[in-house]
Amino acid sequence: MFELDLRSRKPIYEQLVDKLKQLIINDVLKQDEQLPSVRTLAQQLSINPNTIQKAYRELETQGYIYSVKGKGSFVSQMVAENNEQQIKEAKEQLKKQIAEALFIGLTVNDLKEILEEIIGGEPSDTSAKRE
Amino acid sequence: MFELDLRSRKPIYEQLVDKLKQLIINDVLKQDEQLPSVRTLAQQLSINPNTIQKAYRELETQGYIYSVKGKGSFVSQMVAENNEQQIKEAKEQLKKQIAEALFIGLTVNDLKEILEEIIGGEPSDTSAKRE
DNA sequence: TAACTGTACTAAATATAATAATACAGTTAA
DNA sequence: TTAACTGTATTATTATATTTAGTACAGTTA
Repeated sequence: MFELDLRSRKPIYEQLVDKLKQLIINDVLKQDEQLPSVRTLAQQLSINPNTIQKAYRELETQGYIYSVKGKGSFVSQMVAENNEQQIKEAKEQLKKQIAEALFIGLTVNDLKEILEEIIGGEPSDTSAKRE
Repeated sequence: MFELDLRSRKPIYEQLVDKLKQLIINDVLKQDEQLPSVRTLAQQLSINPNTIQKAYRELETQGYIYSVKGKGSFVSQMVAENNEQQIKEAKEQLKKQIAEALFIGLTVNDLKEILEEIIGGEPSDTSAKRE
């Protein structure tokens, strides 16, 4: 499914969270699609099931997946209405990140290109609203 | 100077690195300005000097400050030419971050506003080049 | 010289991450 | 109903990372 860097200073469960997020965001894992069970994935990645569980719990907390005892864990649909706080934080973090990027040498053009690149692949929701 | 969250899961030295970076990026700490000594800052923040040292060493590695034995630690000027790898990584991370932001509910308009807001405050370097 | 600076090092304490083993409850299909 | 799956919880143990503590040394400055 993907690979982990066991020697990274970044904890395994965090790597898992990040990678699974990416798969969900990029629609590789579709809405309501079932994730591998904690035991299966643990075996595939040669790590402990508890570590998978920790990652799944975090993803559930952040609203990316939902789990049903006895059935499995599934990709949930993101509901923007629930996430005012998350959105606020994401904005703040993005500002910092962009400022840092400019500082280390990215040009405004670089930024515009990145934005174009991403928006090009997105359904144009310029008119989208959050109340 | 700033505050730390000693109860955060994020290590203190990482918090220090992030906060000092922000101060440098936002020009609160000017070029060649002297940072507080490791002992002074440690006392101010009620933490161990070694922790400050670790943060300073990291900032030096990343090119944000330079240290001179016997004199002190100072804000360095960022030289984009040295940072091709950093720039590449920053771009990648920015892409992921933006994709995630859109996923959790930010609109393209939100992004454009953020960009405008930051570019507004920046010296317009749209024409800047890296060879 | 005295009082600063950064830097290095070892040791100990603390916190976090990861593993291991087990157990229990809900689901599903044979 | 049973067997084999699911998620979830718990406890204990090990490993790793972080932080503190104490000390030392070399360069700078007034």
